[in-house]
Amino acid sequence: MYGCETLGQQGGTAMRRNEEVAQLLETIAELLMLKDENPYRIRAYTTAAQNIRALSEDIEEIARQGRLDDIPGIGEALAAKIQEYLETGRLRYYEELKQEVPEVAVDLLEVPGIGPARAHRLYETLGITTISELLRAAQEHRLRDLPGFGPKVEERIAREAARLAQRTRRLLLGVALPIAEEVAALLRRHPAVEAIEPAGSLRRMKETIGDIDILVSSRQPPEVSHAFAQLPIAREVLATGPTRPSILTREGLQVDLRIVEPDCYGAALQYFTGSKEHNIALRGLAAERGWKLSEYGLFDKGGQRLASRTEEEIYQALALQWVPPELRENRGEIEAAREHRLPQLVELSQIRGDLHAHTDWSDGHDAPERMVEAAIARGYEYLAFSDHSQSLAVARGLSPEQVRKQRQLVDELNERYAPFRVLHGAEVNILPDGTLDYPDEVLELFDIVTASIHSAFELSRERMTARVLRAIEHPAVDILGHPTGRLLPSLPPYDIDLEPVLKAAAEHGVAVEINGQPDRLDLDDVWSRRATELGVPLATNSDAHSVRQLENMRYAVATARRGWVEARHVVNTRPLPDLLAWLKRRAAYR
DNA sequence: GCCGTTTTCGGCCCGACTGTTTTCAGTCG
Repeated sequence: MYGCETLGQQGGTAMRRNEEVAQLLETIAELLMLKDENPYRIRAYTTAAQNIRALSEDIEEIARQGRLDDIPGIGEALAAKIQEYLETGRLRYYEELKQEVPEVAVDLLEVPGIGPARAHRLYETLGITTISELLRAAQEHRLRDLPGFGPKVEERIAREAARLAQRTRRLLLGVALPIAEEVAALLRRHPAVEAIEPAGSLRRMKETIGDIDILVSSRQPPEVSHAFAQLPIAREVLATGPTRPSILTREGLQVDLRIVEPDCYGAALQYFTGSKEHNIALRGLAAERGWKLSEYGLFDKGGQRLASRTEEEIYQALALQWVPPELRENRGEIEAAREHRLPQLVELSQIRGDLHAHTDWSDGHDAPERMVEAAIARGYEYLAFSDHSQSLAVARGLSPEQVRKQRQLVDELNERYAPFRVLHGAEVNILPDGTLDYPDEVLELFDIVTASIHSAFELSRERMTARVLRAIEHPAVDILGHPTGRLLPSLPPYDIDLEPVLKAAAEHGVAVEINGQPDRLDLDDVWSRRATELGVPLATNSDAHSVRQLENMRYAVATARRGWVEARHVVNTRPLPDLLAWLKRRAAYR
């Protein structure tokens, strides 16, 4: 949580301001939940926050022009509150709310089984505001006599609160997806399974995943459920019902299966893919026509089923383009689908090469030859070696002498594997002052240079931003690598103002990386979208440190897709001659 | 708190499940 005081001092760019306001509104929504306020009022705050996040315009600019209530979901009252906050850095309504409701108590809402009503009762009657207080109260049986509680609820709360104290964080997409795909592949062979697909945030390719949800279409649910429980991957069976069985995998991850009739598979897939916000908006659209949308289908006023077998039918019946799952976040995709202007999202099959891979010359595990052969096997036309630069000792960064030797090897490999092209590159450290980790005469040897930060993460926002801007301006730099340095799920981005960085990249024709390492995904989806708006070339890269990790490209592409990125935005969708022309154009500065 | 060629007031997404209930509130996805 945060206070308005700190928020007000941050200032910063358009997008950052928008994010600030969105977070403030979301916090207010949580406090209103604790007060057990009218749910629709609460939703008004969360939708307003969402819509502000989806803006590509600076909210301060909108406010200055008095157009705040043009933003969907923002009316007179919210416009006034936002105005007050932007002008004064404070919001009195929020401060009053904090007097009434202890802000720490929002943690209670995280406990499964506790919603607005019970959370409100807990702190109002027992003064409970933290999970540990809750756990103690449950263990001492002080909850069971409260209205709306009972022995069962108390027992569940004790269990969940204890679990929450030592819970595993959200899973990385790159961990969850392979497991879900393994389960799906095993079950797909079963004769009773007609269709099977991961759903939920996994299908939307969110960077982290709460639960693994897999949807099955079958006419014989009990048999599928049984087969699921028998899977060798299952360490423990948590639930065995005919429609919602659940297991714990060897890795200790929970996988929930949902089995539905083939007749409503499309409706169920749409429903279980979410996001919640997308679905709410979609149902609103159905409601405008007097129709109803549920996991069983789209129904007209008389209860007649209009669509349910496939997702396409459902979107079509609502006069929408089918929306790719990665876009289903209610960030403008429904409007775009209505106007038939959804983006042509970049696809993995359009990727012609990987511009960021390490070999065993620095901290990679595999020899250059093996990396090349694997890239060829993936159908690529080119691969850049981008081993670390000299100062990164922990990763055995290459000395200028080694760089020259590696150049010779690259030339040999290019003869041997022609027409495949190895690009001799490097991932060059951006030093704290913004200079690069090789002298210019070494930088000139490379076909392609990616500049990244691997040290001095603690610089102030101003110095960090200036550091990266200086690197972008260096004529040798072709790509800015993992631009925020975040590591999921816990290491936040270093303090950098990305807006001017992206603008400078657009100006200098420097590509910005979408790094596909599952714990990076950096740029993220939101900033990738912003980059396309600013005309920044993007590079989806694996940052592979082994043959196997070339597979990370799929996560880079998935993140790009979530950011509305099209093939034309991505330099490594270009055929080799076009890519070389782009690199040459950069080299002309040198 | 928002929104409107059915409405400026009365709606606001939907269904299942659970446990607390004696007809339904609360939570979840």
